[in-house]
Amino acid sequence: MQKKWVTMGDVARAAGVGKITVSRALSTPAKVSAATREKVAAAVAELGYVRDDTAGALSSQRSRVVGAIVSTFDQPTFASTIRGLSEGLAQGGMHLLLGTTQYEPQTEAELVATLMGRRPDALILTSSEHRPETRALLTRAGLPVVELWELPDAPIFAAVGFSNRAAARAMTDHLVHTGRRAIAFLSTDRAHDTRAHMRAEGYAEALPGHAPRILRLPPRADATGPDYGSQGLAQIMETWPDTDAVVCVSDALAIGAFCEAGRRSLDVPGKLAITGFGDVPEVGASALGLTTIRIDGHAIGRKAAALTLAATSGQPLPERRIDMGFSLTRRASS
Amino acid sequence: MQKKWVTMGDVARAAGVGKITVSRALSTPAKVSAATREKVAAAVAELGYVRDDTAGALSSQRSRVVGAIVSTFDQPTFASTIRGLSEGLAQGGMHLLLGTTQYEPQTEAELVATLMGRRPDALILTSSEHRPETRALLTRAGLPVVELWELPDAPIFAAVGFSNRAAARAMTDHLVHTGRRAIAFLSTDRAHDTRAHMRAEGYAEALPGHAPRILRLPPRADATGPDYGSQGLAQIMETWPDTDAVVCVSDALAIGAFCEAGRRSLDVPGKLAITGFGDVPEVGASALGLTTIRIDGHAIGRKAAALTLAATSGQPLPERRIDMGFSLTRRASS
DNA sequence: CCGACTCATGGTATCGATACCATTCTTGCG
DNA sequence: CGCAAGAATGGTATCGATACCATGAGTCGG
Repeated sequence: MQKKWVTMGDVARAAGVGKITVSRALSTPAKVSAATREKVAAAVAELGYVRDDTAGALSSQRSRVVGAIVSTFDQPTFASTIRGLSEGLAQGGMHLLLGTTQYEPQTEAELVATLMGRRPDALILTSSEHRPETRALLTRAGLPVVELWELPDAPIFAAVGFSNRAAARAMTDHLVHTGRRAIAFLSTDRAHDTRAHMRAEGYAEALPGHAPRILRLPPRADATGPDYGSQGLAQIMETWPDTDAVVCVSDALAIGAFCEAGRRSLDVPGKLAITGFGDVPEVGASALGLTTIRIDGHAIGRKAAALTLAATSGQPLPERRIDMGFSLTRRASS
Repeated sequence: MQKKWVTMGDVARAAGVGKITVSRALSTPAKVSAATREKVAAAVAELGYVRDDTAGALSSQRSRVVGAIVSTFDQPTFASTIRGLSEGLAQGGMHLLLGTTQYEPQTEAELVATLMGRRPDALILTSSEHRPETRALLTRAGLPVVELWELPDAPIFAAVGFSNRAAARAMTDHLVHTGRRAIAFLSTDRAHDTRAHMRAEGYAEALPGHAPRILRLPPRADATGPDYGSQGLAQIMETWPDTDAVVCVSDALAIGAFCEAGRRSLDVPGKLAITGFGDVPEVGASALGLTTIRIDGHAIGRKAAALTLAATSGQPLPERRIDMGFSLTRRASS
């Protein structure tokens, strides 16, 4: 193989010093005299040298890489979490290695395995349901693992999120208190979307004594959030014609439901209240006047990054379950 | 340092073979007899072994990592591009290392340098404006570099995108042909957002002989897309009261403008047409009836992944500038 | 003036894998 | 039966950095 990259040895020769001195000049400049520091800097600039951090990771046993596994990119809220993570980790000199599971535990298991192959210093998971073999792999490695967007009772290592159950419950309570009598819940039906399941439970808890009206639509490859919302509302009004409120599991579904209500000339909020979940500014929830649960995805990402940096630098963590809360934003749709 | 990870040597000992045989059993199973293959598999399972791919990268000089640098996560369309990339690369056994520049060339330069430190097999950039030192670093390394979302005349290596200029021009033409006389253009004012600049140029080209009405709002830390849209429309109607159409540089701005129009009781599309750019289903442009330019961000990501896989496996590329096109979706707002 | 100490620097082993070459053992064919 | 070809396996050097220990020069206090 022909020589492709400039190495530390090349720089050392050009600067007339030992390569270990080059290493120090780059990592811990304080330990090197000003004169050599400058010689090294000149050689680096002249040769266009970029240190090979993977080799450094091998010998120092610290990769400065964090693996992140998210369920999906389709919910735009996750994008802001990734952004927060990426920003926060960059400040600590760490990089983000990314993968998506599409809510498949099998995919998650494979991704965890391939990401571990890169020897990350920590892992971030947006899910708290894991296969036994995944858990085994994670605990065996002894890595800091931060679970996001949920608050499991016993996190593997730490968790940053909020109670999906409490949030859905709060939303349903709000509808009950504003006089709604026949409240339905609309969701996509992914077996391993625990966040959606917790929200459905929160909804049901707020309606003791009532028969819950839960519609779960099977996922289709060609459908996007709003498609499920439209189709779902149609199906709900057919099954339970007296429904006067629909709690949607996400803003995307609520947006679709909103459109369908328009097509059916159902007055919102007069005849029907519609609520969402997420509230990312860029997504038109506010423009449409959608009542929704606001989650600060960016803050979750930043907090997770801070936790990760603390854990990898050996600091003790004050807390393992960090509740970032949620807030109910009431707008015109309820 | 205490021993943390199981190594290939441990597996070899447990299986009673040489470690090179373990390597072959995992990478090229065909070169190993069925009996040893099973012994190795058993040892791997028993010890919970995960191969260290960074060490492998060091000796094979192929990291199977692709670095991606995006301008921002705030435009949800980028999220779908990242999704396409991540999916496509995963199929080729490659991983995605991510960073964001926030439209700062300085940040881009730093990110390119730190990402190169991880010795990626390729780089993906969502921008085609680069600092001279960044270009030098990139060409010196001889890496495949794929630029996304634009179509520069001379890509560093390859580009997958569409003509922002042609798209904005098509939108403006549409407005002219539907009888609009006083068309304004609304954008945020980021010096290095070349996509926005190209769109402004396309807009101006479609109005020969007219004085273009371009409003650029300075970016603020606390503002999101819709905020600029609202504020921008207010300012436009004040500066040019007879404006009867606004071409917004993104859907997020259009959504904000839409709200502001409602607050001012400006009839859309009667008195004022509003158009956007992007059209991600989850964002609700369709629900609001927004006329917009549809870009298939996911397809751009997939295509870029395919190109990257081809380039890293040494295949010749049939094309270096791939135009993924755009389509104008007319809805109620124009 | 000398021992103890700090500061700057270098040498060598090591991290965990793969590349390359060598070796052994089969197998087929003249 | 003998030899060449090929399959399976192993040994050793190597990738490019850092860790650890050693060394030599200069400084300070007794």
